[in-house]
Amino acid sequence: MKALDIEAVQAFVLVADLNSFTRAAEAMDSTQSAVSLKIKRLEDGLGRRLIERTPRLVRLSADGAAFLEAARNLIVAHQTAVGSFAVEHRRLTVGISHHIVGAELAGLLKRVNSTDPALVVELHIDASRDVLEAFDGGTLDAAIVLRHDARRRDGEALFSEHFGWMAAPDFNHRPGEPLRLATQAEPCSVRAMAVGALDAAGIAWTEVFVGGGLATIGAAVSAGLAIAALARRVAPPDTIDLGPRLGLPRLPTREVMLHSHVSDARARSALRTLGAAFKAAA
Amino acid sequence: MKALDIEAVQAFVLVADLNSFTRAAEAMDSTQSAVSLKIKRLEDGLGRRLIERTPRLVRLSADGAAFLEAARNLIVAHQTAVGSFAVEHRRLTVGISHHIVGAELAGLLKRVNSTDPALVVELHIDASRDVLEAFDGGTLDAAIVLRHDARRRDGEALFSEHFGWMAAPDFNHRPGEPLRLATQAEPCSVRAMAVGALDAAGIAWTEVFVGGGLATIGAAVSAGLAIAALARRVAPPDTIDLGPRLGLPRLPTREVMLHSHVSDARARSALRTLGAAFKAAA
DNA sequence: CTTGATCATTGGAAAATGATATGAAATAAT
DNA sequence: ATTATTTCATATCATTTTCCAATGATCAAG
Repeated sequence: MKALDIEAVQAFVLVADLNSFTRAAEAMDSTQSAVSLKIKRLEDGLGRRLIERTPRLVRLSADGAAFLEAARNLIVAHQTAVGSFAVEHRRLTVGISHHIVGAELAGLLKRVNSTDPALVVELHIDASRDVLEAFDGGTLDAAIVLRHDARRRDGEALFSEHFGWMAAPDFNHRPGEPLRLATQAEPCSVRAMAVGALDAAGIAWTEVFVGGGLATIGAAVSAGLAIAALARRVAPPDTIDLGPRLGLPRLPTREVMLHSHVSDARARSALRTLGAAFKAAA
Repeated sequence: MKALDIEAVQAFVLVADLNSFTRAAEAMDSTQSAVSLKIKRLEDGLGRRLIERTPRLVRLSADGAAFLEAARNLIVAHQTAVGSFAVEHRRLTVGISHHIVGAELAGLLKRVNSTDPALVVELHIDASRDVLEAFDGGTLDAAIVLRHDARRRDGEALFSEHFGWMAAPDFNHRPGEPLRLATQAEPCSVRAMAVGALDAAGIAWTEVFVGGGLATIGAAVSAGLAIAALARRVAPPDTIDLGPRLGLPRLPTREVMLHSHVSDARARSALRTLGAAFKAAA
């Protein structure tokens, strides 16, 4: 009976979570082929197929689902063992722009935590600009924000965020009246983008709701109170993009950037996991 | 941060338990040099010395002791993961001659169990002859007994058992009177060996205690009631070998043999662990 | 002083590993 | 339809890792 390869088990758990070999490879700072081989060897060693996969679909097999819990426990035990000599808990301070944080955040955090239980992740949700300021000021180890300034060269693009004019399906806009808008409080780059687009198109608007975070704006939009420029990914599920129907200007697609000046290998690995998880959720 | 090698961690735990690289190697069906290298790599990876070792002494360092618990947990998690698909619990039925079972048995069993939690070990303690009969009859998967018949070619010698005429230090033998003997019930090869040696030397004897297992004989001997031919390894600590002082015949040294017809790899591994643990305790 | 037991080390052979490039399959876009 | 794209599988080959066998070193016991 051969011993399991911890990295292979880690790869399996990541693939199960991310439903993608490629993402799992990114999270492990490895390559897709390596992950593919590792999983294959793991399966051969166990004599079971753990993951059903085609280029289009990746999902657990029944055996894989049965193995997953033990696999997670093994990874936790491994991380604990590795962390036996960590005198103090490492801390990773990450700022995230509130435009891109949706309901999936809890799951992502849990995932990062299970990858490295000894690492404390401290999250700050704030406006893009404040997050970037704190990052440049050294308060934050990493920042995940919308690309703000095309000239800025640092950072890595995680994925593209698509914005829409999200509103309840029965949102009623009477032509002639100014568009009833829900926005985040200033300073907010998405707000600037939205009103800029409206002004350029010569469309009148009025702010009827200034929210304090995504949840409040989402509630206002869901309730049919207003329309808002939101990332589709994080908009409430009972809203739709009314932009085309109302003849509103197209909102640009913007990239989500990961900035970091993390030196520690473990923190870097956790960041990779977070980034990959974001991508998979997108 | 590199992933730990499960086999290396297993080697570490075994070395910690057996206080010997060589024994640990036997238990893993590996070589001493492989264990030495694995431990070295493990230490390099963790950046700590886990085991203080000289050719004369093997013991945990402070860091090693701190790491041990996490290491054990990791091994258990690993075995659980590996055993995820074991439909039924494997069972290993072992017979052990009661001459060679001392107080250390509980510890040995625990050790075997932690090496493979999914394996049920069923122990039968009985007279050598009965154990061997059951083994030959197929009732037992393995048998650990004193070498009984030099012609028998199967089995592996674990170590040599040294017998002595064990008695309480104040045991009083009046010359002229027959030697007061405590023995196991028939059939018992050690009893046969003892009375055979006495008869050959022309020493009169009488059975004053016929025990049912080592514990009862040990108690009789400890109490000064009688003298008994016992393996030194398992004799009560408050007894000594009175053979030389009383001019009794030397008892032969006999090898402890491990017989098995186990095909299953996991059961075989558990047997190796048990054998190595016996050796280390000897 | 020799012997025996034990752990460390070395040198070369074997095995495992993984990155690159390519293939295959399935879908989406034109 | 055809092309492009995405994604997982695989072949090749170079690198790294691992292990065994032999030897060395150390120390205690006879």
